[in-house]
Amino acid sequence: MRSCDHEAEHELAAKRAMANMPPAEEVSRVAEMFKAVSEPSRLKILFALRHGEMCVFHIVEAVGGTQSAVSHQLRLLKAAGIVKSRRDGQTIAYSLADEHVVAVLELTCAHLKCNL
Amino acid sequence: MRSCDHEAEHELAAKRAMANMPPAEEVSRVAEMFKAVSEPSRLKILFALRHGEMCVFHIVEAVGGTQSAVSHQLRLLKAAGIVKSRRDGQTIAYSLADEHVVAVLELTCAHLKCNL
DNA sequence: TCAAGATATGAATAACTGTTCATATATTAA
DNA sequence: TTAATATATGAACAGTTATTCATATCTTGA
Repeated sequence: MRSCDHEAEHELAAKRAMANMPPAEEVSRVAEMFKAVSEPSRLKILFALRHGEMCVFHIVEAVGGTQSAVSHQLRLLKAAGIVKSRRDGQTIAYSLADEHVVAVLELTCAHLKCNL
Repeated sequence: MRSCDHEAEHELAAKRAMANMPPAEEVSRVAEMFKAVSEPSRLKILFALRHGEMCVFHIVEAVGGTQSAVSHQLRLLKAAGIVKSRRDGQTIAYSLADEHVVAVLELTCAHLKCNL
């Protein structure tokens, strides 16, 4: 393999890319964030939570699946900092962690030309 | 399992969530898009391509790894509609598909408070 | 304290995914 | 056409992950 030496622009871009590549740990964090929202079951939970805070029972009602599966996914979403929870008596209410999540979802849907 | 019946707001949110849940096929498309950018090796390729179009050789140079691995990842990114390619003589030049990709990356970094 | 409901979690299994290795295809120069 | 370079790809293996099942924890009301 050899460089396409007649393409100086590519060479320059590569050099800048190397110089500006975020450290591995930062790349990992961004990847983790995206991974959290890259599974249909978790994504449905986020779509559901856009309509407001909900306890686990209602999330299960909204997205389908078993209580156990939803609970496992909620744990991952919470660990990724995408949702937050608060105890409310006997139930635990989940909600989106902040407005960035909604913005990313909407931008992605715009990219895909979805009607979100 | 029983509903937390004293929380009418949650009940309402659940009903709206069900009524507005995108069809499964649309959820899948969004998930696919996120999955494409949820692996560190693919993410590094995108970070690299922010600095301009590059052929495979230079991408390998910028992100590390083997030519085969990078080529496989480029195929996935292209299938997801995140990068595009054009033949340029003996090499094939890759670039980001559109500005939505950059916007999503920047928004996510803002969420994580990265210095992208 | 006891019972019942709501949520969380550990283990196990099945499905998926990233990398490597070897090889194939495509383009250019001679 | 042949040689050389650039890129793509199929198969296989290893590591990861989503779900299920059973059970544990936590909270409230009696």
